[in-house]
Amino acid sequence: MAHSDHNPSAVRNGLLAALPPEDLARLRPRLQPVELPFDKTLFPADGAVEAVLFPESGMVSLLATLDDGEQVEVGVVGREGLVGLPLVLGDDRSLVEAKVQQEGTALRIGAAAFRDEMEASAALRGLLKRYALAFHAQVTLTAACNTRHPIEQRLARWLLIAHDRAGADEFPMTHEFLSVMLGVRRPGVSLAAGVLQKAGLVRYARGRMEVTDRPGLEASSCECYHVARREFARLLGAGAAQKPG
Amino acid sequence: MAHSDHNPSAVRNGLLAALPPEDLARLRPRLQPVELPFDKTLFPADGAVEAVLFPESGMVSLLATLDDGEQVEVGVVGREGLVGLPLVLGDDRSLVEAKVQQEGTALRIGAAAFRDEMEASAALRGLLKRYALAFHAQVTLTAACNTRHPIEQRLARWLLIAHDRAGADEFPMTHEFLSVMLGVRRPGVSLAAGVLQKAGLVRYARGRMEVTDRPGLEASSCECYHVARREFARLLGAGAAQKPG
DNA sequence: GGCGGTGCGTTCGAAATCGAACGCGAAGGC
DNA sequence: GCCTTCGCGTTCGATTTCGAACGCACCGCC
Repeated sequence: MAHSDHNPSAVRNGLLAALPPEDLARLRPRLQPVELPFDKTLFPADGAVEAVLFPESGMVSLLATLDDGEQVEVGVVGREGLVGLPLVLGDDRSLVEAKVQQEGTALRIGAAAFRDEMEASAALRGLLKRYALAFHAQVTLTAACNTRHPIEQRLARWLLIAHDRAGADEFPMTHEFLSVMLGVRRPGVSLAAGVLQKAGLVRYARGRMEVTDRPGLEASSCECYHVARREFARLLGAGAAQKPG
Repeated sequence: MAHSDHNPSAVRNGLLAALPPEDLARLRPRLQPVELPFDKTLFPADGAVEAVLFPESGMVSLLATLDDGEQVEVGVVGREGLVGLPLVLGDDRSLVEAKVQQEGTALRIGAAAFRDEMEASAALRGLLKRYALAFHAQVTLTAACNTRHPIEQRLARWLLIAHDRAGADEFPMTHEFLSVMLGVRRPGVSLAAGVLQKAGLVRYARGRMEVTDRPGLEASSCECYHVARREFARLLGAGAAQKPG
């Protein structure tokens, strides 16, 4: 990614980068660059999905809303994927909310145009079906992980995921956000984060998190992180699998 | 379903029933009836998926295996769906294990033949993409549900799901199995099940569970059951959505 | 330079769940 | 009819997590 920063026309989204040149060339004119401002809701829970977004940077969370109004993170999308999976699978509504957790940019294509492109390109269809499967695997692992793994391991996992998306060792991340992502109380995060910090794996202050020992953090995480990453690599190729978490 | 029992040629699988007659007619000769014996592993975790199964009765669990070897239920398939989602999305391996939890029968089609049929039928492709989305929603809800809901509500939810698949008020179901499905200890199930029994909602003994107050059980369940069911109905139509849970 | 909001450390009692064990009774095999 | 196995009730202490609260330090704002 380092050299692509100097070339504004380079493809920074992993899925787009995995497309054959001719398919990408056809798709490209219909993609519009958009900002992903922090905390923006891209589409609400139970709402319409009007476009597909291919993030080039930043991080988007998918949040399920429960009966009591509480939200739980069920998946994450960065530049390895896309936001708007229902459109890939022939629907135009989403059960979950999509919300920007790290600011960034994305390439946007409206629902109708996207449908056209899906019909026109077998490569696009094949790629996005595999992405749907990889994302499904991520959610599946999250379901198991949330059930069986203690807070500290899950925290390490999400920090790795966020670290991958951030493109830097330091990135904005409050305990409050992490508590929603993990589906636990905020003090639970503070406790677990304190352990990781004392172990020298991370450092944090006032909404900024810094990963200081990535290998150590990986060792502290449950295997769910690595399994999901391996699955992405298998399905989308080593090239497309840009640290999916 | 009552009258179709008398007609062996009737379509009892919800997905197949939702196909246009001509698409079903083409698919049908390639479907072979198979048994789903209790406890059989249809495909192992991390193993190859050699066929798609359309259950006509019974219940199949999808289980994620964690690092410690423990398994957690992440999804369920009955006659409303299919087993072998990776083949629908262009892959031939599965991260999760598929295991029969209630015996039954299914219609089977090999991977290669299934691929042919997918290419030949736009209706089949559209239907199964929507099923993939509905199943994805089920797993998503399970992830949130496992994180935030207490055992008793989750137990009620799984009993409703099992009740739907069983086609009878009484069906085989041990606490041991339920503990795996919920990802909790077995005594936790015994405790929660005892509460439901004392409340007059269920009755059980030696591996047989009987639902005695379905509306009461629905009231005791978290909303995840109803949300998933609604999502199935929305995506697959009221006809196809045969009590998906 | 005061002031309010935010992010975080910390505490506490209560509740849920764990993890392991023991016993009992019914079902099924011999 | 005996015996093993299985399914379940139950107990116990330990651990985790909850849920709510308080206080403090830092930042941005005026």
